Amino acid sequence: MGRAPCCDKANVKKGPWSPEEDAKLKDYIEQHGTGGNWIALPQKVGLKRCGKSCRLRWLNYLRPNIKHGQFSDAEDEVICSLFASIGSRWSIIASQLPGRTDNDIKNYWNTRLKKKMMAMNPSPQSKPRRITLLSILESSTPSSSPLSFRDNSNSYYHPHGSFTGVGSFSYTSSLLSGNNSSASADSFFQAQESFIDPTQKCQFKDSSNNSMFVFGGEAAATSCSSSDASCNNQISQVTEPEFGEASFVEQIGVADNHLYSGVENTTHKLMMFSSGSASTVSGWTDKQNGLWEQNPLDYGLEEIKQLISTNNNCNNFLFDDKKTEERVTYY
DNA sequence: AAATTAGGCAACCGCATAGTT
DNA sequence: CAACTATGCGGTTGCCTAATT
Repeated sequence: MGRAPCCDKANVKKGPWSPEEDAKLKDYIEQHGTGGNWIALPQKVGLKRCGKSCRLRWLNYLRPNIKHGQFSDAEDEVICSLFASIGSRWSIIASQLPGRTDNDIKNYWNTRLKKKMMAMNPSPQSKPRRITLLSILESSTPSSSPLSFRDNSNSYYHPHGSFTGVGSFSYTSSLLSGNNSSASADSFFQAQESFIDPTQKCQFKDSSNNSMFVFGGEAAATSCSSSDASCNNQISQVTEPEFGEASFVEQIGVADNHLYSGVENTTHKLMMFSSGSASTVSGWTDKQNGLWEQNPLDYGLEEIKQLISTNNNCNNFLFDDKKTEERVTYY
């Protein structure tokens, strides 16, 4: 059985929007909103357009605070980092860049940024990557977290807590050794429920599901004050069976030029990784202390190139199609 | 100056998913 | 639970303009 068309194709206008059409649509939505029904909207507005076309025009061009024009270096970096970690999820990438639309970013990537990245690192080599386990922290219950993250005004608790905040933050629990010290992270963070506001340092959002993010700064590998967490110094290779059947959420973070990945599974284990091959990852230098330092002007280009060459099939992470739960396979 | 090519971008198409009945 | 519908998303197309021949 065929699907009913969303509009009468014969009676809808296609092609570029005229200024008059733009004005009509903009005025109407600003006064009345979309009414939650894009299909019915064109008729109300008096436009001979498909509802989907109206929606696209509004979202990509007419709605307030849309940013057009040159992408900044910071935006480039966000796009590249996210593309390397999640692939062509343009809507997710766009959600990290206020004012940018998925279409805009997609076009920018396909026409310019991809080429720029390739030009910066033209040697086509692929290196096997392994994920190195830095630490496993266990919490006894989901509600009592071994970790707290603080900045001057806010505390962030994990897991399943409600935490929001803006700014660079420091944390007083750490992961690898027994030293008590705090660390600071002054960079941007990426996580399923986080978003970046370039005008601020970092911003977090947690909607009390399984999402979490624990991406810290330099001292992540050098201190531990966790009261009820075991801090393992061991570094070992992660293998899939260690995760069992648990569902988990994988997150990638870049902070202070260090690349982190964190995973939470349903057994409430928090795992921190640095990701990379045994010794080198293009664009990153193994600091031999569990951290990977980003090389100047080169952020994971090899990964990006691999992504490009494998038609968006990420070499490092395989996501399934469940959008609510990013199941990740490392290999 | 005209023709051709390439780049950039807006818009469309079709599929997947979520919501509703 | 199935069928239907609306919305969201990513891939692709095609038009416009600038650059090149």
